[in-house]
Amino acid sequence: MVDIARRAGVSLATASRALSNAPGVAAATRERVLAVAEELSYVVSPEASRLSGGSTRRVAVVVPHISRWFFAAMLEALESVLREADLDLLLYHVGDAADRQAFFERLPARRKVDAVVVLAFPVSEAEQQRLELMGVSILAAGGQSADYPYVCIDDEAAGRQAMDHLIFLGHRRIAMIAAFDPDQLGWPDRPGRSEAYYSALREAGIAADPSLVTTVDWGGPQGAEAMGELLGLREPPTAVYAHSDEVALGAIRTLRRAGIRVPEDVSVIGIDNHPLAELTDLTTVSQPVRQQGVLAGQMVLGLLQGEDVERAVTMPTRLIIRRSTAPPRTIGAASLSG
Amino acid sequence: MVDIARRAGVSLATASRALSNAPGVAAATRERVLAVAEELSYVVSPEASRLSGGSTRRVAVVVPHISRWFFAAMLEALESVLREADLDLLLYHVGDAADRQAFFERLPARRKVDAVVVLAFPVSEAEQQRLELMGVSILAAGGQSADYPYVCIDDEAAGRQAMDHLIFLGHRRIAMIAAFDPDQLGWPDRPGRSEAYYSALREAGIAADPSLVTTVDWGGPQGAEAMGELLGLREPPTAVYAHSDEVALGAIRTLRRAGIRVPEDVSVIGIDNHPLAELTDLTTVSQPVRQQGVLAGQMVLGLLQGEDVERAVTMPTRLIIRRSTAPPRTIGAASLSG
DNA sequence: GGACTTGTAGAAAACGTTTCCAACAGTGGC
DNA sequence: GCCACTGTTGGAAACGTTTTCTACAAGTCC
Repeated sequence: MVDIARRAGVSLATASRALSNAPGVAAATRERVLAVAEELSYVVSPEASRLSGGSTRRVAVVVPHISRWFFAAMLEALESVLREADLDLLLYHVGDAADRQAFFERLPARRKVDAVVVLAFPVSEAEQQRLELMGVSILAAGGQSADYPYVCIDDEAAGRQAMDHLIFLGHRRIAMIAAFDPDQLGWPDRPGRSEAYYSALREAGIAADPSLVTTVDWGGPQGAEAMGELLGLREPPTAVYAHSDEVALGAIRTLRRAGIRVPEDVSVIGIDNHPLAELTDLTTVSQPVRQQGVLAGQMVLGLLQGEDVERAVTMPTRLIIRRSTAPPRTIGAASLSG
Repeated sequence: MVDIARRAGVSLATASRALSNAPGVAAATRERVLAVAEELSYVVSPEASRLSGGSTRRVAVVVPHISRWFFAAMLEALESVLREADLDLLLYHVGDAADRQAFFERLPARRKVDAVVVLAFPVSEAEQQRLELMGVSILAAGGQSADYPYVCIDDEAAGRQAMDHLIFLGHRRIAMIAAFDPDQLGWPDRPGRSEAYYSALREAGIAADPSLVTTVDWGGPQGAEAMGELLGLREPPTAVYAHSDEVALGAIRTLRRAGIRVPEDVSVIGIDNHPLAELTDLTTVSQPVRQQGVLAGQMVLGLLQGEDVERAVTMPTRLIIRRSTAPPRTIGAASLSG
């Protein structure tokens, strides 16, 4: 930069002001400086710039899983917004509670980032305060916790769309496979999705049968196992409501291997609208994953500019009917048994 | 850092040496400094460190897609290695050629990172030289290009495992759905996977029928469409070799909707061993995605320490037989028609 | 026991910006 | 013609490290 200043015949201070678009520089002078900079294809050193003054122009994104579609898709959308604003994205994968602790102890110590986006996992009160103390903004996406701004879906509403669809089709003996993330103990395990099961049954006047509810670690193979258990019941369900598409696909594999047809004999519904749900003709409830990511990105931008951002955004979900749900085979019998 | 130095009763210089693990510090002194630093949960400012000549301890990872399982899984593995070495990961998503150009123009301008890992996409000679000129190491993973170190699989060998399996089962009329990434023009489109098709047929003494080969943009829905075309042939194939599991699953959807049984009527095989391949009972060729990511991470570490790293690592693939492949229905007729 | 090496530690000079503060030249009001 | 004011510019002090270069003490060799 000294070089630029010299060649443009101005001082270092003026050159800096001109290049950073700061006020207090005559238009002609600015032109001249910019021209010289252009000619030498000069760019300011971000390191020096940050050391001296302001922000890092970096945002940390913390995810519990990278290779699950939901998180990856969200990340992709978030990245595109941040990059457009010329912010860099630092990716941190916190697998389990220990990782999480390590993350919160180390990251904020020296400001490596201006903001932290937490993707669908919980942050304790203490951790939150620590970040805020350091002056970094914090934001949650794809889940909600504590009282910082967030963008997510209404899990109960989504669950209700799935359950109400099954009930509307005439099912009365409906099982639920709840998915639980073993790495994120303490995370309220999408309670909305479970609550939806009970409230839907209640409103339909169907008694809940505890043997029809099973909770498994998140994942397709676990869903398959759970389905095996349900098939061992004296009176198996005619429909299965899974907390996620992956779990639902696992359940379908077990059904298919058992020679049970989907949806003729048993209906299965998931949540998320995973891209492979389309390929496997799975009925599901879709949530706007990319849009959540984009919105989160925009909220980060807002926070960094000191604007007031909306504290809470809830995005709509939508039932997508494919070919894994149908009315129960013998409506009369099923109703009686419920 | 002045704080640390004062509290540890040493000079700034000594504190710096102790913290950066540089030689010329007595063991006892180093201990003391590290203890104080630990206590105050202090970390060096990367900005200042970089500015005065040190390294950034940051690695850029460039991916063409984040939300596809292959890339996300690789990223996850890579991240874990980097984090263990206390390196930060900057994530850059380059969607298309324009993004790519922008990336290579801006990133190296002022060294933001010490190394760049390019995940499964091509880097031109010019781009490569530019990076090397800037003193950043570069490394490819999940694909190979130019002449920098890389880790990947042997696409032709993988394809041969798939094709040879189909041929071994007795299929002679085998279609190929080649997948092509529309965003990465110029990328040699996994040529090995296509070559495997032709070499396998040749060695089995089967004449290649051009109408059985179709190339589509990468993705499940595109695979489904391609399958539709193949079913429109006067003599449809008895087996389908898809370049990826996603494409294979798309093909299966079309078959199923057409009332054609898999594998009784038509066999389908993919490549990758996507987690959902297990759930959908898809026969495939598995590649060690995580291990490729881990290895890439270790190679980065090696490069940063100036060690000589292996220039090329090829990892083995393995046929995984599930329930989407079987002998053709009427072996005699199929053989005659080939 | 002096000259030399070796290991350890401190002082100070970079690194490339931003920004505070002072200086200076015009401008208009009185 | 003097004064306060505004708009533009330059000087210099941070920012927090790394890295010479120098200084000192303790061995080691003859």
